[in-house]
Amino acid sequence: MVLVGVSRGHNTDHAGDQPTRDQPVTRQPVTNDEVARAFADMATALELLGANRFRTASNSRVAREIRDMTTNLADLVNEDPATAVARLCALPGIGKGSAEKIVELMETGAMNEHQKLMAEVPRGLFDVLDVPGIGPKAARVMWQELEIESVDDLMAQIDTEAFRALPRMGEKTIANIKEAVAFRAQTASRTPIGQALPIAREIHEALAALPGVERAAYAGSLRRGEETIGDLDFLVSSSEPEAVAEFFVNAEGVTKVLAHGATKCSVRLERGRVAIQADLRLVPLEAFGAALMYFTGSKEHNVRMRERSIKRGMRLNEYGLFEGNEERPQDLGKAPVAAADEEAIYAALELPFIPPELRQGHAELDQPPTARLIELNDIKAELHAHTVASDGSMSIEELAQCARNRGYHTIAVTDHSVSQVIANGLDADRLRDHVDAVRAVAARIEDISVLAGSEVDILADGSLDYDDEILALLDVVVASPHAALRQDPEAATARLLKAIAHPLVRIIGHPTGRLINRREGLSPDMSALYRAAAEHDTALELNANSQRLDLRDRHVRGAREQGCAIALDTDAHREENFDQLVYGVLTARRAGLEPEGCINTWPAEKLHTWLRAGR
DNA sequence: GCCGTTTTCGGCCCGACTGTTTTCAGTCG
Repeated sequence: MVLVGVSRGHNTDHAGDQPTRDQPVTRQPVTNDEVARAFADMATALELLGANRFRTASNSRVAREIRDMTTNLADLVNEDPATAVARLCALPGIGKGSAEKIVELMETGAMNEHQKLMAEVPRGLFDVLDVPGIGPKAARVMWQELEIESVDDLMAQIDTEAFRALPRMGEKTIANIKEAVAFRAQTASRTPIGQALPIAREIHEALAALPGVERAAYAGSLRRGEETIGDLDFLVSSSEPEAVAEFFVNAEGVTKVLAHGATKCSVRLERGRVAIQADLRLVPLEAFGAALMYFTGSKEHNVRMRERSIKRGMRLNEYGLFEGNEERPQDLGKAPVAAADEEAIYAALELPFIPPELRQGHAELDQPPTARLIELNDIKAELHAHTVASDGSMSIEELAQCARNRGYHTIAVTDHSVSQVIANGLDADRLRDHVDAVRAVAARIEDISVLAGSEVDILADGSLDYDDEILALLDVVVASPHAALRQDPEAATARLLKAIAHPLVRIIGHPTGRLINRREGLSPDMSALYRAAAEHDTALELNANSQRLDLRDRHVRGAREQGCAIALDTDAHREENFDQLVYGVLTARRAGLEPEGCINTWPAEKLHTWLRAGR
């Protein structure tokens, strides 16, 4: 791999990647993620260099737009290099300058501007900027005045006279930086939604139960259903706001109060292994909708909404939507056009209600959703679940009971295959017995369908872990990658394409094998997978387990654009795992998934017919 | 750097809080 100057997040240590003297240099196509990272790097470097903030913001936007694209930039450029710049310019947020840089990166494997900026700004300074409370101005002055180029440098100098002499650097600021660095060391990454949501629900309930509270909600990335959460945002309307604030800053697990104002409080919270910041906003009831919209974000969605308001001669802020363009209209005694609920604000701006999960700041205002998004109650089947036969904790009957409790019409028993030794995977003989056991249970149970299946390993070369004659015994085959998850993108693509094309495979389970914050997983050419899956009518799974969420949101969107069916399963190993479905549904909604696009919403007959097809 | 149904130049979203300041800059979301 010779992508000079742009960091590859994947497989950089993989044997055979380094070209030798005798080998011609062959370059793998540059991925969207790599392009997005390059632009994000440039934005950060520009910030630290004190560049025009609009130029900085522009690079950030390009990074975001590319990260969330559902098609490959490499395909777009290669299709016709001569017109690539013009076609890139048609994408939102990408102008001539960025388009040319993208083409340069695609064609040469490097981007001059990126390399120049990276040479100018020390990489360690990015980490300094990452410390909460240190912004571009502070990081820049530390760098310029004291040659601080990393967090280590910062901590080495923080107690010196010279550091204290920096502008706006007082006792409290220094103490806050020290604490922020220590806190950061302990919580390096964003919190997975599976850990954040239960905590948020608990706090939300407690806030809602306080005397005088009229309305309470959580907002932010959690309400938007992002896979990881930066901090928890709460919104409360109360006749006794001081008491609510007092409760919040003294809540269980609060380790530091970062702000305690009349309308905003901010704390650091530690619960179990989770350490996260939580913000509380106290808002008037009559402006609850405007505030909820504002604090739900995303930031980019809000910017678009405010721009749209300005175009219509209005002004939007967290107090409401107002006629005219005066600053702080809420202080002038003006009555808002809309404020109490989100629906009214969208309506006043001639938009349908946009569900929080879709507020990503992409095209949702230009092309508002028309179809209803999938909901928890739409799910009528679980097609990926384990029993004690492999590594689950439930018997076949208990699994069926879980499905019945949730009102499902179908449950598939899909234990691990033989290669999953650590998960007590079944060899062919055990699988035959297990299928008999499942059929025996199915015969006793009349109200729901219990299917005999398997989660069969897709081996590194794309072959399956059982022979076809064994697979043919099953009602449903979920094929999943579990091992060799560091193989290069070409091998991963070929491996998954082979499984997708297998006539007995109906579902590809957790296609990339990634684990959030822990394992990157495979990086196949997703567009190729979508096309093949659509062609062979093989469903791609959105694994709802909050550690997986694989496919991720943008993958589900890309798959649907190609007409691919989506399976939404919890991969349950124990009863409570069925509750993970909410994370899958949130992710699916972020992808704009309509119920019809998900096989688990189909009526029993339609689903069973589909499962039998091709065998 | 991007963008255009007031525009190809001159704009570019809005407010709260803290800490360092004597009226506000920086940071955050």
